Amino acid sequence: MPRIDIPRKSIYRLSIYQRCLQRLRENGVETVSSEALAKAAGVKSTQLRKDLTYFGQFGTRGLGYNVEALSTTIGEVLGQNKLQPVVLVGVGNLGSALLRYGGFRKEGFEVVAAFDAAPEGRRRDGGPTPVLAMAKLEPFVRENDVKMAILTVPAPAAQEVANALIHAGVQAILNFSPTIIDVPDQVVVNSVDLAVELENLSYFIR
Amino acid sequence: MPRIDIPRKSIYRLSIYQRCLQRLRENGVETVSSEALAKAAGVKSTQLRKDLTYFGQFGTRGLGYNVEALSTTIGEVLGQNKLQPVVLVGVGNLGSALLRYGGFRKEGFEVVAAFDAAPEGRRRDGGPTPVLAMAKLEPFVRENDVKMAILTVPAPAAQEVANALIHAGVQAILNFSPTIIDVPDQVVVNSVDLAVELENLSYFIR
DNA sequence: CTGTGTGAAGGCTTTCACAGCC
DNA sequence: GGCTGTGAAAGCCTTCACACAG
Repeated sequence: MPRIDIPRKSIYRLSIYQRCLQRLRENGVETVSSEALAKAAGVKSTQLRKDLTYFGQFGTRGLGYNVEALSTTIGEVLGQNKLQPVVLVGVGNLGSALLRYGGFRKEGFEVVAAFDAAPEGRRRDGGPTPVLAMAKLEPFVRENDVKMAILTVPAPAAQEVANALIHAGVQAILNFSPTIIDVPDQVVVNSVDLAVELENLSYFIR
Repeated sequence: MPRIDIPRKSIYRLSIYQRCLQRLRENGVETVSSEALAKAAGVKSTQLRKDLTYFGQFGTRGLGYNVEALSTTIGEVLGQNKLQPVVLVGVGNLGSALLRYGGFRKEGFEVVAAFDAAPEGRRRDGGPTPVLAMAKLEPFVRENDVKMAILTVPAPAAQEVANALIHAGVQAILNFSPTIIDVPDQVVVNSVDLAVELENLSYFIR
């Protein structure tokens, strides 16, 4: 499967299709047209079909897509089929909220450990995920072959922590710190910056 | 100032430039070249210059940009110059973390009130922001002329709450609920979907 | 006749190349 | 000489139009 040449935006949309398919499946729907699925996902039907053709042909002409089969295929493409271990670094407000949230597991992710500069002070919320000292970060990632990390540390610490994560073998980082982090080409970073999102919205209110 | 025709991505980048400029300002830097600022923001210098020309000419050839002046201009473009009131709906894990976070104010936003279906049960964390019952949402938004909202309710409630917000006059929504919400054309929605971000990353780890 | 798959066209964004100003 | 501003070119993504399968 060609991991390059497929628009990044298509990959994003696959996740959205996947969520819609899961909902359809829960409702016992067996078949869906590109028109209907696209509407649920908030895109045009031609775009949905184009996105899918990057990975093969899954539909039946005149009928539509089999919900179960398409969902399975997308899951394979996205690598959802085995539980993916994730570490979270930075157990402040946002970090602890994400730990408590726990809704990742349904999507194929498990936060196996969290790390913080003051690990003892953070245990209070009594969640099941262990909160460990930063010194244990690199060995833990290495020993457990963790490939993904969620970064919720303050901006000044972000680059340093990212370096440590990458050094230990992490290949993908979801960055909530309000700063740009520099990474080697083979590492992927998605950034979610709350302030940027709000500012962007504020531009659009006249 | 033409509010249309300017790429949405440029607007996003303006926010990022703004953050870099603020940091420069704190460090007492007075002048910055497009090259240097672009590097800090993680983009190419030509793109930075192109982005800025959508709004006018701010640089001095041979010298660069005045940090203070450029920051002020971008602030005006983004509408940051007066404190923007925001409401938050859904005081669960994520919602209460965002309430406690409070770092918006520096960027020109103030969460003036939060709303939840079970407001009494949510007050525990003792933050300064009042948590009110859902019934008070529409009157509050109307009376305080609130234009922006942060949505952190469970997916099944998202559309209904969005409708109420829009009905009361909200023009921009930052949506953290894992679902697509339908809104009229004149309303802007930015969605942040944690699971989608993680899934997208997981595609890229081979 | 319904609905998918897809080459081609169109539109949008980024990058280039260089003119222009300090 | 250094660095910005910008039309033109390139690249990327979306949309169209329609062939084709059930």
